[in-house]
Amino acid sequence: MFSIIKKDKKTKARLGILTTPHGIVKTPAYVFVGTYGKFRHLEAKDIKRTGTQLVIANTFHLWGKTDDLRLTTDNKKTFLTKSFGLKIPTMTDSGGFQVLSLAFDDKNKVGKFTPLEVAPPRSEGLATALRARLLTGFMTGDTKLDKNFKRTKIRITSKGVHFKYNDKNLFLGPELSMKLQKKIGADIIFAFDHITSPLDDYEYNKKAVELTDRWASRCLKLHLPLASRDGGTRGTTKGRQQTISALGRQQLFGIVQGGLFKDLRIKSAKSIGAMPFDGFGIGGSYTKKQIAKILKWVIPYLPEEKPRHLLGVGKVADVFEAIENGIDTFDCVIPTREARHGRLYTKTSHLDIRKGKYTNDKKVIEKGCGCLTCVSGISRQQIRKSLKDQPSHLVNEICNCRRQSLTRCEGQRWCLMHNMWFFNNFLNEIRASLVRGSYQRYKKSFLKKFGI
RNA sequence: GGGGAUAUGGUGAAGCGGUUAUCACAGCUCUCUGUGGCAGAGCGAUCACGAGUUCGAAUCUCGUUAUCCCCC
Repeated sequence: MFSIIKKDKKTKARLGILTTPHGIVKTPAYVFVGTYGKFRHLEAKDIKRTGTQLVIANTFHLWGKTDDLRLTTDNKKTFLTKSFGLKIPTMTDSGGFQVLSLAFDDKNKVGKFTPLEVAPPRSEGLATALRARLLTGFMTGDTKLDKNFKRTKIRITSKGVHFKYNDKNLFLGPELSMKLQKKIGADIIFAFDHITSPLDDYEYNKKAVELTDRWASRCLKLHLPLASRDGGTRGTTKGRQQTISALGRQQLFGIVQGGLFKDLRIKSAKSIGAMPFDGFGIGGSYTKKQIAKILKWVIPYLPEEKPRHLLGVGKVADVFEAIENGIDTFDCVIPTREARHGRLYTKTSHLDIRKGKYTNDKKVIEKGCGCLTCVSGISRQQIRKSLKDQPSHLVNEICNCRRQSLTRCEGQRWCLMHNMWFFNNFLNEIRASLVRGSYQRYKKSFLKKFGI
C-alpha cells in the first residue's frame, strides 16, 4: 500500500509512506543492494544502526540457494528475513538485470552506463572506440549501428532467457522468476523484463519493449489471483498454497523499458502503466546525463497514486534528479560497493580512505557524522589499516573453500556503516526539506557543499 | 692484508645475449549506477658507475664505488 502525504509545489517530488508486511518505508527512500540476501561484514544490528529502511536482493543470484528454506506460514519469517537476520522491508529484482549484466563475455563487456562521446584511446580501445563512434553516428541520425557486440552468453526467446553461467546452462523467464520471487518472499517483487544496452538500436529496443510487455502480463497473471485472493490476510489454505498465501501481500511492480528512445519509452510507460501493478519500476540503461530526461518522458504516463522505483540509479546527483522527477524509491550498489573499495562519502564530497595520506590521520571520517563508525571514534588511520592489512588473495582462497562469513573485515564494516548511514541521512534531510517546503534550497546548499 | 658474493622502479624479488625489462607490496591518478562478492585501469626503473666485446648487453669481460660474508 502506498499513500502520498505531500507533493512538492515546484517539482514533482512527493513524500509518501509505503506499507509492506515487514514494515513501513518513508519515501523518498534509498534502497540498498544486498544481492545475496545479506550485506557482507554487517550484522543485523549494524544494518539497523545505519537507519536503512528498504533493501533489495537478487533473484538470479539467490536461485538455488533457497532450497534449504523452510518457509513458515508466518509472514514475517521469509527467506530474506532470515538471511538478513532482521525484519525489514525487502525487494527482489527479478533477474531481469542479468539479461544485461551476464550477456557479454569479458572482451565484449557492455555496461549499463556508457559515456557515448568518449572514444577510449590506448590499449584495447579499438573495439570500444568503434562502437562509440558508430553509436554517436547513430545518435545524430545517420550511421547504421554497430554489429560488433554480441550477447554471447545469453539467448533470448519469447519464453525467457537461456544463460550460460559458470559452465551451466540456466533458463529463467517470467514464470520461474515469479515462482522464485514468491519463494524468496520479498515484500516487493519485480516483473521479469528485458533491459537493453545503450548500444542497442531502435529496432532492438522496440522488440525489447514488446517482450517486456508480454512478460509483464504473464507475471501479473501469476500474481493477481493470489494477491486478490489473499488480500493481505494470513493464509489458511493447505500445503503449498498455504506457503504462498502467507506471502500474499507481496506487491508486484512492472518495469518500463524503451532505452534511449522517447517514443519507445512513452509506449512502454503507457502499456506497463495501464496494467494493474502495485507499483512501477523504471529500468534500462542510460547515457550519463540522460536519466532525468527519460524520467520526464515516462513519469506522466504512470498512475500518480502508485509508487515508482528507479532501478539501479543512485549517485548523489542522481538522487536529486530522481526525486524531483517523481521517483519514490531507488536502489543502487554505489554506497555499498564503494564502501568496500574504500570510498567514503562526506558532505563535502568523499575521501578514498586507502590513500597514503590517511596513514596517520587520527580524525574520524567526518566530524559530526552520526554513523556508528564516526560516533565510536574510529579513526581514518584505523580504517585504512584494517582495509590495507586485508590480504585479498588470501581472502579469495578462503572464500573458495570455506563459508564467506569467516572473511569479515572490520574495516569494510566501518566503511559500509558510514556510507549507508550517510545516504540514509541524506534522504532524511531531503524528506525533511520536503516537509518544510524547502527542497530547492536544501538541494542548492547540499550540492554547493558537496562540490557538484 | 687475502678470498668470495651481491648491486634491477620506494621496498623485496625475477630475468643471465635480442622482452614494450617481469612480479608482489607500497605510492600517485582515475573509475565504480536493478553487484559476474572482497575490485578494475593507468603512471613511476634508460637494470650502481665507467669502459670494452658484440649487429645487439640488465645479461659476457675489465675497472671504479658501495654493501655483505669468510679467512688471517
